[in-house]
Amino acid sequence: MARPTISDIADRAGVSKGAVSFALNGRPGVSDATRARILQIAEQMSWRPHSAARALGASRVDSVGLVIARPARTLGVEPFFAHLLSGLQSGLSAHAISLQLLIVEDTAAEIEVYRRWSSEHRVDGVILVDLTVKDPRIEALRELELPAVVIGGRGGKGALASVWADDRDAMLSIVEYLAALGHRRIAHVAGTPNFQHTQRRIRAVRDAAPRLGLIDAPSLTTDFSDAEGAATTRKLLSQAVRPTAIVYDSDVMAVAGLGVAMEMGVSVPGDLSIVAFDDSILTQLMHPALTALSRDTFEFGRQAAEVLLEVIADPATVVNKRTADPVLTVRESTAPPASS
Amino acid sequence: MARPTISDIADRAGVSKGAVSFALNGRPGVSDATRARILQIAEQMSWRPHSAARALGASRVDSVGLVIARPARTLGVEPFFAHLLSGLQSGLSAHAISLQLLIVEDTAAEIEVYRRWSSEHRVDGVILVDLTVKDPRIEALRELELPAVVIGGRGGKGALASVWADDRDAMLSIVEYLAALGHRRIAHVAGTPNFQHTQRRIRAVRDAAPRLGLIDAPSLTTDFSDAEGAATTRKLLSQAVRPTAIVYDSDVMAVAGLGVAMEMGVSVPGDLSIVAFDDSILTQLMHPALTALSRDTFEFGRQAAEVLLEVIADPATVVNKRTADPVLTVRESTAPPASS
DNA sequence: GAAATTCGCTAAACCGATTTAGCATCCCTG
DNA sequence: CAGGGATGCTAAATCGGTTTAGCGAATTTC
Repeated sequence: MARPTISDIADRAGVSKGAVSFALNGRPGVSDATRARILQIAEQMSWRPHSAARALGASRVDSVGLVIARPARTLGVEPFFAHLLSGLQSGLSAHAISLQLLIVEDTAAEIEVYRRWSSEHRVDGVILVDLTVKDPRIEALRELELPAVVIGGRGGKGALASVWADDRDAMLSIVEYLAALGHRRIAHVAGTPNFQHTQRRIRAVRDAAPRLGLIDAPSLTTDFSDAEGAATTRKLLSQAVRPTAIVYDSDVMAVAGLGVAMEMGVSVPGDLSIVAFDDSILTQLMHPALTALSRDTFEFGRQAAEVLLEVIADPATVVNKRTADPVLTVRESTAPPASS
Repeated sequence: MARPTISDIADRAGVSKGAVSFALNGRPGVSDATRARILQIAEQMSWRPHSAARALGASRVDSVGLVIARPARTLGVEPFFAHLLSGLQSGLSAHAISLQLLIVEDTAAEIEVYRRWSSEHRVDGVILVDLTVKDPRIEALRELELPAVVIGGRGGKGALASVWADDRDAMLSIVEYLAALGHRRIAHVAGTPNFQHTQRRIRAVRDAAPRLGLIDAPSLTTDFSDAEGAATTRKLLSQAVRPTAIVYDSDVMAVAGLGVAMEMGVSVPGDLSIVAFDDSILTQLMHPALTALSRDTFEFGRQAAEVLLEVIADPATVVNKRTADPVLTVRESTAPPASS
């Protein structure tokens, strides 16, 4: 028999459908003996629940969603999402929850997807990434009453659960390291200014500057593209007084920056130290290999999955879990500044 | 009223549930006037179908699956999947079909996922990538009677539909270009030998060699990693007589190879020309920028989605659609060989 | 102009699970 | 040994759609 249903099992076991349902879901209502017998029959008929039927009956679909609002072009190079995805899956698969992934162009489209998913009952909850300063998604999700967990930022004033790493501490560890090497002119090529994490990193640099005796510590925002990363680097290195170290908010921009330095005859790390705020195979492929901040993105995803499942189970839960701190992996692109 | 159902619409319109279902799905059984009225009421109550209910009734879930069997670590850098994903979505969203994505470790796990998806009725069909020589997935899917489309290879002897680009022609265009520049010693750093496309590319090089008067044209297989790409390059460049051009089966390996050339003092493109069989932002970030073969992966995905929908609609369909040929984008890493 | 066909719709069955109400039966209690 | 409460199970309702059988009225056919 192809695709047996619980009725088939019930017939075979000589009990009612209800009893089978109780047995298979491990809830009271059947004796241990009967339960064992039903379980065995189900196993031997290789029965599996029909997801739609279960979703309809139990009004939960055992599926969560992730929407990424970025142009596909920029997505591929970043291992961030691949790792996040794997981590999420790892956290979800333990509970047999599946993951819906959608790539859209912008936040408006993203909210539209949430609306649709909610009204069509396609997901039990969602994961939010790339939190912006006044993020409209928070309010939209609250209205939809769709369980959610925010990755890499706080979920508004106590509204949403979140899983985050300390961007501030991470940035401080980079700047402090550079200062310890003797650098006093450190520039920061940042990402899009409307991202919360960009803001936190910029603030961290600004706050640390006086304490570390930095002469100049400008943060220049970009759109995260290699083009703007290169252009900003070119501008920085064209100044009369150059920075002796540059921190990039992404590995792609750091690589682009390295290219500009080479093209301008600025030696790395001799004349310029480079640090990437994000690690990947990219930084290791370079010559010199780039010093970078490594985050455990997989673990990030795993924890986000767990928190989301908690929120789905009890929507009143508000967890704000801080994950392991990122660590600075020192490679060949950082050194003490040339004595000037 | 939150989440109206078709019964609510039926009440409001003064007709039966059946009539509403007919109207909303555009099938005969209601007059145009009634249909228009029902549609308007549905719109104004902002009704959306409950996906589980529809799946249960119509025994189709409006969802297709993609399983990627690769370690997550190697996934991120390749824009291939991000583009493919976007293309797939673009092709699917027109028909309101959603996409399930799963990253697993190996093919065995992948087949297990198909089995589960099939028995739980979670997807209407699947997309296969990275076809190997004697691919066990083909047979498994046939057994499960799960509609499928193969990307980048033929679906066995008439078994599965497919969407593919001509790897052979693409490789020929690269080798012919290099030969035209004057290269006679061309090496090929290939990928995993069990992939069908690796085999096709190797054969293309071997077949073209005599015709183009190549002195030596070895294909060396790797695991697609940057490490093996680098190691293989080191071996090639350590020979008494070096190749004057190397073709890499992926952009990551090409970048790694470029690094080795620099480290060994071999100038590119002066002493060595480099071509990557796959394009991405990576190749453009390099100095020199790499000549690479560009494929329209987005379009690839879009077409695959369309073919899959055809197969789902009529499982007897066997389409073998050939997509646009890849084109060689010449950048700075190729030049005539130094006169020897 | 009677018979056959089409049209527009309703009522009810159905998809495969969950969940609730209720009914024996058995055990404990006083 | 009667009353009360678990225990183990059944029957039926339910979730929100789709699909089929059938019915009366209008239209076509010969």
